[in-house]
Amino acid sequence: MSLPHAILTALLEKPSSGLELTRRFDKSIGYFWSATHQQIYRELGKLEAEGLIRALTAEQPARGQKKAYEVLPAGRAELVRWTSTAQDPKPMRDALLLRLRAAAVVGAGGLEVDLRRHLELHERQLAEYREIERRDFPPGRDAPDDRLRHLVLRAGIDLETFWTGWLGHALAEFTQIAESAQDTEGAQGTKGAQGMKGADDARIAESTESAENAVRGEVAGPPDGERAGPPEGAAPTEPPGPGGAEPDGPGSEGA
Amino acid sequence: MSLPHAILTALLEKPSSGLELTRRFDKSIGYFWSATHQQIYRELGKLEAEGLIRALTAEQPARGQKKAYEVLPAGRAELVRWTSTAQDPKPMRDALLLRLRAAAVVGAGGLEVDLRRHLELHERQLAEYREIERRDFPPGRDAPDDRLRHLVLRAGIDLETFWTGWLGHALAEFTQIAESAQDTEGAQGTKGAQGMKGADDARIAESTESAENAVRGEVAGPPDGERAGPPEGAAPTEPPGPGGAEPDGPGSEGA
DNA sequence: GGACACATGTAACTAGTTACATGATTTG
DNA sequence: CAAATCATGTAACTAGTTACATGTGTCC
Repeated sequence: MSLPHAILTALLEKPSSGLELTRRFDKSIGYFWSATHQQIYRELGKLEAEGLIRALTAEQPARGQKKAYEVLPAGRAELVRWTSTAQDPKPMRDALLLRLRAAAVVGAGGLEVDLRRHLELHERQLAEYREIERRDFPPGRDAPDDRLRHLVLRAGIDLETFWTGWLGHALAEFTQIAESAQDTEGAQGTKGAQGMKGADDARIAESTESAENAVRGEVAGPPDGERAGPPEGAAPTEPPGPGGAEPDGPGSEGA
Repeated sequence: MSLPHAILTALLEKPSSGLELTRRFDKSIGYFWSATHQQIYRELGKLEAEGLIRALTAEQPARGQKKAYEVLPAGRAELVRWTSTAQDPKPMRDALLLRLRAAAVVGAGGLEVDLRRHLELHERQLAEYREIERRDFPPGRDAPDDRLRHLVLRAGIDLETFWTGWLGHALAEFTQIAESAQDTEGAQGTKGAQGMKGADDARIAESTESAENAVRGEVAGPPDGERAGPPEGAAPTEPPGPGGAEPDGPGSEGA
C-alpha cells in the first residue's frame, strides 16, 4: 500500500495533474517507486473519493481536459501516519539473480550478453544519479529536508554502484569459466550439486556446451502455444543422488 | 513471469513436494525470489498441466497426501530458453526510500526507530549470508556451477552490505539533524505533524520548521540558503516558490 | 482537415497476498 | 482419542500490467 503515499508525497511537493504526475514518476520519485499512468489515474480517483486530495480546477470534467490535484489536510495526516508506521521490508525478487541460479543448473548459455547489457544500464543510471547529485546537492545545502533527499539519492547511487561492481565481477567470472572450460574441453561434464550418473546425456551436453560459452536461444521447446501432452516415454532428469550434500543459501540449496 | 522458472530451478536441484518447495523458498531460492505456499501450489498445478513437470508419486491424489514433482525435459528446455532470453530489469519499488522522501516533506517523526530496526534486520541477514559463504564456499570450490552459485551469494552479501552501510549513514544523519534541531529549540516549539495550526497553515508551518532546523554546527557548512518551503502566506493551492528551483532525482523533485 | 501530441480514462489480465478449509500422520 | 503438525488446497482480494478508447488543442 505505498502507491497512494507516493502520490501524496508527489502532490505535496507540487500539485499536479495525472499526466504531470506520470512524467514525474518516470524520474524523480519513480526512481524508487515506479507507477504507470493507469495506476496513477485510478489512485487519484480513489484518493479524491476518500477526501485525501481534491481537484483544483473548478469543474470541467471533460475527457481531454487537464485536471490538477492538491493534497488536503486529511491526506497530509495520512502521509504522516504512514511515514511513521513501522513496516517490514518486502522480500526481494530479482529475476537476474534467479536466472544466474538457474544457469548454475542448466548452463549459462546466452546469459552473459544480458549481463553485459544490464551492466550498461546500471552504469548509465549511476552516471545520471551522480550528475543529479553534482547539480542539486552542492556542499552547503544542508537544511533537514535537503539532507533527507540527499540521503535518498545516496541510496540510489550506492545501489547502482553495487550493481555495476557486482556485474563487473560476474562478467569476469564468466570469462574465467569459459577459459577453464576450454582447457578441459571434452574431458568432463562439470556438475557438482548432486552426483549425476549418465541417465540424461542431454543435460551434460547442455552444461558442457554452456561452459564452453556457446550461445543459443533455440534449444528450447515451445515457450507457449499448446504444449502437446507430456512426452510419454521421456525420461525425466535424473533422480537426486543419494549423497545429496547440498549447500545452502542464496547461491545454493539448503539441506 | 519468473515464479514458474524459480520452481523449475528448485525442482531441478531436487525434486520436491509443494511443502518442501515452500520451505526451500523460505531460504535459499527465496532469498532472491520469495513465494508463498499458495503461489507454489497453484504454479505446480499449472506446470503439471503444461507438461513441464510431473508428479512422482504413482497415484494418490488424496488431500493430505504428499506429492513430489520432478522436471520433465520440456521443463528443462523452457528453463534454458528463459535463462538465455534478454529481460529488462524491473523498475524498483522500495517503500523505505519512499518514506524517507515523504519525511523530507512532512517531517521525519518516528521514522528513525524503524530505520534502526531495518538496520538490525539487514545486519542479521548479512551475518547469515556470511556464515553460508564460510560453510559452503571454501576456497577451492570452483566448478562452474559452484562459481555461479557463489556469485549469487556474493550479490546477496554485497546488497546487505550496501543496506547496512547506507542505513548506518542515514541514522548518523538523523542524529545530526536532531542535534541541530536542539540548537534552535526554543525559537519554536512546533514539532512534526503536530505543528498544524489549521488546514491552510499546516504545510507552511512544517516546511518552515524544517528550514529553521537547518544545521550550522559541526559540519563546516556555509549558512544555509533561504530555500524553504512556500513563502509567506501560501495557500495549499499554490505551487512552490516562483523560482521553481526544485532539485531533481531520486532524492528530490524535477521541475 | 489531417496528423500529432496532450490528457484522461476503461477493460481485461497477470501476479501476489490473506484468510481459511480439509484430510493425513504423528504423539502424548 | 485429542491435539498438534504435516500437507494440500479453495476463495476472495489487492496491486500492477497491457492494450486500447476517446476527447482536446495545435500546427501545418
